[in-house]
Amino acid sequence: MREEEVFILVGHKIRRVRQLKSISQQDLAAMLNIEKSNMARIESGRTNITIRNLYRIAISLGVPLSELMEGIPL
Amino acid sequence: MREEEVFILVGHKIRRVRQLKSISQQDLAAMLNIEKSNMARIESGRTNITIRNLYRIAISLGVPLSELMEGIPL
DNA sequence: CTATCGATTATCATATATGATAACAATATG
DNA sequence: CATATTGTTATCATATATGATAATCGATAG
Repeated sequence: MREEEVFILVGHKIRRVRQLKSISQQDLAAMLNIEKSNMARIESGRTNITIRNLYRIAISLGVPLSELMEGIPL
Repeated sequence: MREEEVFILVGHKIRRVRQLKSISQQDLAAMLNIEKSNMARIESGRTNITIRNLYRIAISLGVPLSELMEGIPL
């Protein structure tokens, strides 16, 4: 699978978890102390996100980091 | 937990899996098409690694991406 | 001893992730 | 209608991850 697809899978996973918790992009961004535009960029898979931001997102969403990468084909 | 500790946990996890498969840092680096010095940097947790390189490493080690983040405290 | 192998560290240039701002669209709601 | 909410996209400056090279170290083999 192409690497860009991984970005998209992770971004969409973040979006699903966020929506499950009924949090808006803007609120999540505020928790992370980043701009909402950055959240849109991340969720749409247009960035090769770093572990630091993945970790912050996992913390804010209350899910383990590993959960955000589940279902990504080996 | 401090974010730098996450880098170290992930780096050490990569190292453990790599050693389990009896692959040298240099050989793994070669599979990833990166320099061995970069592998040392990653495994020692001195870099805020991106999902792209995490994915490449998971592929080369033959483990799911999520496995590389297992055991990281929420 | 020398040579080799695995790994570490420092350094540099370059690519790019990030933080930030602004403009915009779609939808709901007064 | 106006206005608020939610999300998207473009753009820019800055911080930093990466790719690369070289020097170094420890251990081990010859």
